Amino acid sequence: MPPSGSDIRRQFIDFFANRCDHTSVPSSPVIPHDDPTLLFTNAGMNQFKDVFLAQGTRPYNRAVDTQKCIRAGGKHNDLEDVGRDTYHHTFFEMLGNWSFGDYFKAEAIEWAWELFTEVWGLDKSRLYVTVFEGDENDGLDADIEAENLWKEKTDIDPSHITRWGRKDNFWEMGETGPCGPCSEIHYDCTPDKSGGHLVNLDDPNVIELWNLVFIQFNRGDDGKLTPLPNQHVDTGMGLERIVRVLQNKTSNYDTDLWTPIFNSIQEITGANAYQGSDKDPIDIAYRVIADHIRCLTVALADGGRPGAAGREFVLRRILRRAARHAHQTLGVDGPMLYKLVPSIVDTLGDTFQEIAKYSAHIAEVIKDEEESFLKTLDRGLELFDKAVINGDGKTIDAKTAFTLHDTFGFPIDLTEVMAEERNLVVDRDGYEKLMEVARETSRATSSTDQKMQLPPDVLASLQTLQVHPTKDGDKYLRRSGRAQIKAIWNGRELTDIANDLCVHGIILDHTPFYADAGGQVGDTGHLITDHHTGELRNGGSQFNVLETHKCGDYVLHIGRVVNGELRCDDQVTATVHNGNRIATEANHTSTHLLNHALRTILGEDVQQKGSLVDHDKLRFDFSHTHAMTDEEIEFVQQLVNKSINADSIVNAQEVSLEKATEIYGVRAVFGEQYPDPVRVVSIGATVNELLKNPTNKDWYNCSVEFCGGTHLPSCAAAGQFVIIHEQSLASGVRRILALTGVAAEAAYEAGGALLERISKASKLSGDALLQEFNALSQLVDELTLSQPNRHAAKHALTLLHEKAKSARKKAASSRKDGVLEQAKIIAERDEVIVVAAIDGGDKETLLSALDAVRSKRKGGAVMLFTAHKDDGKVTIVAGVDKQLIAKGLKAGDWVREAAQVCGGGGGGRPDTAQAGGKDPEKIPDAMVAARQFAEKATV
RNA sequence: GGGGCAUUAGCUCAAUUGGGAGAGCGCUGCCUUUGCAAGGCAGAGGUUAUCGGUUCGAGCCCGAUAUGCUCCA
Repeated sequence: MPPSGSDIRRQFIDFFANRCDHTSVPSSPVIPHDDPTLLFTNAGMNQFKDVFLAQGTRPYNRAVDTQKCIRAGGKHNDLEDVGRDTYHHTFFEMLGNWSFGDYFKAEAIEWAWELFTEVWGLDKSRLYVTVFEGDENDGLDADIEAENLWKEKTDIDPSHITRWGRKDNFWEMGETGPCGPCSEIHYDCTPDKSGGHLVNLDDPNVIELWNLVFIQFNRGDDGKLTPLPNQHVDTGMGLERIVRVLQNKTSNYDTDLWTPIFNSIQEITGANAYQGSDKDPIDIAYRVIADHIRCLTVALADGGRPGAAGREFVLRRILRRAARHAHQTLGVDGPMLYKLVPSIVDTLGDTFQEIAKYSAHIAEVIKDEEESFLKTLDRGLELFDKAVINGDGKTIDAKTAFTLHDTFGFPIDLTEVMAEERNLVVDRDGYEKLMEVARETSRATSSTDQKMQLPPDVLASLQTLQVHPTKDGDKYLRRSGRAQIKAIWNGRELTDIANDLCVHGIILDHTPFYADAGGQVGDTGHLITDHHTGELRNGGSQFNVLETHKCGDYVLHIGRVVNGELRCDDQVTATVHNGNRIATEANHTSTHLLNHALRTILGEDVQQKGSLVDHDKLRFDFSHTHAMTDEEIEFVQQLVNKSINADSIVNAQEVSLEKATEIYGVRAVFGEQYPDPVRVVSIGATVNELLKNPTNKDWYNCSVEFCGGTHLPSCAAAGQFVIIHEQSLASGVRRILALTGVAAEAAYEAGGALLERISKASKLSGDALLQEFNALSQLVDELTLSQPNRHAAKHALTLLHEKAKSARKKAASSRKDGVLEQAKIIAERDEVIVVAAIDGGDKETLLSALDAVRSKRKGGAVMLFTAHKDDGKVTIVAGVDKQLIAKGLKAGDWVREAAQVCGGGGGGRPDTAQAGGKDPEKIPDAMVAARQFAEKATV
């Protein structure tokens, strides 16, 4: 009975902890929270990087661990190899023992050999060792020291020691920094032990098991190596590989680290059992799915999530690759990957308890993401298949690849994998060109605003002209103030005077205007000069400010002169449009309340993704995986309105970034760079209160944000808050549109009134009901209502619809009865060619009447007319039996002939045709013409 | 902010150059069967997302809107 994967992991750690006096330390998370340069933790040394850089220390100098690693999407990317071979993984465990300035080569080599040969009893004749051969450019000799230690300290066959160059046996952390030679132990799995010559050749049968890195140099900025005062040991052994060897398998996937996952896949999908073939699509799917779900589960447990950019996008791609295999290769209909999470908990949950702890959340996130991709997957696959059939047999065209990406969310690498399965390649160049075009148009059209901007050279000349940055501290305080004009920009150049109707930008020495920033629009208002200009008698010159933007450190007041003229150095009174400003502040303050309420109702996954605040609405984008229910929206509205009704105080203060970040529950936009000191806006407690005890968990109940915008002094002025829309913006991102103040009240009242009217309408019947239903259906779409109200109204309307439908049906069926009654009488006529008019028919009933007549008058030709009273139109239908068609009377021709008389046209098949006209008075003439035409044709 | 795609019965989807909106599953009733599984027969169920335009005639063509999905910025 070979040891299990868990046994092997434990034996490794126990060996170093007990036999060699190492401290056993936990794995760091795979999502590196403090290293933005790194996509995922991809090596055991990541968590000790600071020690090697001499920037940090640990309370121990020998450590042993198993590190969770993900290699996908970054510099080390094994994603492309997963599935097609038997030993690459996106997620794997790296077993390692570490010396921080403690033991060095001798102990590392001796212990490695002891563990391999004595504890685990590996066959010595299968073990090969590599050492560094030296490098002239770096002035380094071969690592004779390590080579000799292997010979002295172990009983390895000396012919199994080989020397290799920098690529294989010299380890560097980056361009500069700690580095050193390494020594690797390889294992020959070939049945006849013939693999010695395959070392380092990427052969699946001769694999590297353990890398011992001896960090002894530092590479400086000049590229030169200097010996380190403290020498370190960093070793890494892939758990999956050593388990494969110790369990005597030919593939990592045949070990007990994987078989439970495979069993689970088989159970859930009902697919054929895993056979271990390299090429079989089903076996590839098993490996891809098992690998990817393992990776995702681990990443999600450490706080990762699928998304649109960076490491989040890598996780999304991994999930979509797996989902596509599950759906296409294994034929599973609904989401299924999430059902595999328990099998990951079974295999890894004991070692990494965060996986077990968060398994429910992980499964939910995976299921959501699967469901959203499944919505486009089928149609994307269909498009792909078409491209294969219509293609040239060698490539997938760029347009298809682009559409798959743009419309159906197939990452390009997924399309490439699918192409490769069919021995095709994707026209990647063409795809990139299309992407570039899309990006260009997106960029070009997104700035159609043509905001007036100061070009860099103008900003520079302003500085040389000694125009100081605009002081805008007053924007929070007063809404008007005295100022001096320092510069005037006419869109092309700096001038001294603004006196025409062109749009100008005015720079003042200081200003109460708020410039567009942080999602809050810039102020509007006016500037009025002190002096009388020219022949104007009443007051000073006036300049209306339509927008306010910040350019560099200058605040640009953009607008037009409406009276007189403005000159540089003029003294002006700058007045902000109070109504707009207050309405905007109400919306901004409500945005903070909304942000906070969303977190309270929906949970921690709500992160702000964008925000727009102007005087008539507020818009808030946030991460959330599903649509909010009406109930959730109601709760959020209630919470916000509660703060408004309580008239909570809004307080703002600048605080050092370090202190501000300590406040419990503070909301900051992820990835945003904040200034230091940062402005903290809090609602429900003053900033001073927060700072007295920043870690108090009560602050979670207050809205606390980093924000440079302007706000109400207290909440009551917002009046009321109503959410009018909640919709999807992008995958995993929702958008809320909301109103405050008068607009919110109007929406609220309109909702109540509409619902009442609908409930009254349910008492109506017949035509009145139909009419009211139509009016109400239109109203629901036209009115500005809160989203829950709109939904409630729509729901009530569908119930009303049921009633209206039966009324309409009754009318229709009685009309139809009347028409058929007439048809019966017409059918009694003893004619071969029947031409008749019917009252009160429409196209449907006329066709039924036609059938009725024809069934009685077999072998004949029938044409029926009806006039519509309401719109003054004519409908004609005609049917001709086979015998007469053979004689040359085709229904299509016939009916067209008749319709032309009534001012219309028509057509159809030889046996049945429809036509229409606009001239009911001509029906008698048309009937005559039709009869003549038919008689002539059938002679 | 700018694109792309989708929307037809409760569900999954069809519908030839624009010419009488269908299928499967599900539902209801009846029949067959001792009962079940199942089978047979019949039936109900549609504002083809909404509004407008073109046309004699629109599920289909055009334009807006709504909702959902998706990508770019």
